[in-house]
Amino acid sequence: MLEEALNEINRGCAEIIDNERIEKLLTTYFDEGKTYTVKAGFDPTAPDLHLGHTVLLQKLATFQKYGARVQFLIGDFTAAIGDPTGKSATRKVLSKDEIQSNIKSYTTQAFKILDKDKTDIVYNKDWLDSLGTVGLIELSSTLTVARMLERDDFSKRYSANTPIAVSEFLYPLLQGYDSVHLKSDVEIGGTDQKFNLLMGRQLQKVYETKKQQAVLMMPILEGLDGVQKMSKSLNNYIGVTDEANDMFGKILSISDELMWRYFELLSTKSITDIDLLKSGVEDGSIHPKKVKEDLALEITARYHSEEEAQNAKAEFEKVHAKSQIPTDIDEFSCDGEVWIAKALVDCNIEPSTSQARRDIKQGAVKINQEKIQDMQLQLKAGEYVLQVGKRKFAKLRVN
RNA sequence: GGUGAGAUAGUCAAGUGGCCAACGACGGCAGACUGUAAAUCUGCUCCCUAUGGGUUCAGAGGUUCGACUCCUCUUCUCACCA
Repeated sequence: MLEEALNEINRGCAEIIDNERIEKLLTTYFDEGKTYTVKAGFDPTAPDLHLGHTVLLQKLATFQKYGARVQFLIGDFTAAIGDPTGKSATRKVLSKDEIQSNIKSYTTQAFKILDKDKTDIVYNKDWLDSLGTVGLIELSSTLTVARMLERDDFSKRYSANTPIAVSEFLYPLLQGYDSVHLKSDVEIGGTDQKFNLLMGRQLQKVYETKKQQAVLMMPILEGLDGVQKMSKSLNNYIGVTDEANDMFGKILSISDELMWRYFELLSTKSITDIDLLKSGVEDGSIHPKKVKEDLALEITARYHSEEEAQNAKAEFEKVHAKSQIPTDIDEFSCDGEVWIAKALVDCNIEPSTSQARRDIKQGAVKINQEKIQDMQLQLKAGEYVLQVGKRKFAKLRVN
């Protein structure tokens, strides 16, 4: 039992610091039924979860299975500073209401994966607000600038002459202080969080919490492009609230190479099963597309239902293999004759009439499955199915 | 506080008075080929019913027939010195 638990927890991890601590925690849980705490921090600025986040959540769920209480930390205080990613030096400040509604949708999504009864939602504003200037200075005196600059993205930005705000130094410190306050036993996060996660250990030592948290890092899930991490701002994500059709389609559009990565981090299939598939593809006995479809089915079913996943698959076949028109497409209507370019913009499948013209010129625009060339075309009364490229559809009724 | 350098489209980055809606790279979109994969090839990539017009090169003024390019001020960044 203990061994099984340890294997499950180790599965897919990028790095574990202080694995002995985890072993001890699990041992006492199995021997004495004593629970322990696992902390994970979440940023309330992005209310929509995508599959990248679920890598962490699934790991937390595993911990819950083996006696952990999850400290689901909402970084409502630290969000105001912004984690130094270098991308968004200035963050827009969210209003209380925005944060509240973000958190709400965040947690409802998270509880699709996590056990609600074994989760404590905590807000770091609750203790960081009262830290005060003195506390903050005390906190910041525990670390040197040189040490701070060891953090990879700081040193990169520093040598690349991109600005670093002093406030950004505070982010890791405050995140670490969260661990001091919560007396966390384990903290998990992405590999990109390594510095911040270790800060928790460091500060727990300085503040003499007696015990230092174990740190478990999950790899960052690549987005659809297979290169950059999955994120909403890069628009390469699969959201857990995505429609079944979208979800299925997006998974099928990833590269074969990336598919294995998704298997490793998102599938519930065992490692041996995955290896079997892999060798099957290598010796040509299994078509890679079939394997990818199975992955897409599994994931789509998890966030929707088996039935919806099957429907999505059928729909996909229909649209792409047989190049028919999808079942559900957005409908629009307008009065009088419409110029085709304008119509495409109005139906939200082209950003501007200039772009629409270019696409028409290139033969990317179809009306009722027929390619069109005439960019002066006027649509008379009737119903049309407009299409741009392979995946943008709209139905337009001209009155 | 002082001195110097810099700010150009989604990103990086050329352009130092007209040939500039602005080289190039990446990204993105589309076409061909496919398995809506990868790789490859091709075209496009500010807006506008367009062989034309409009608005752009941090912001505000100015010089000039004409400014991304020159001058002044402002904002922001970086480096060195303190």
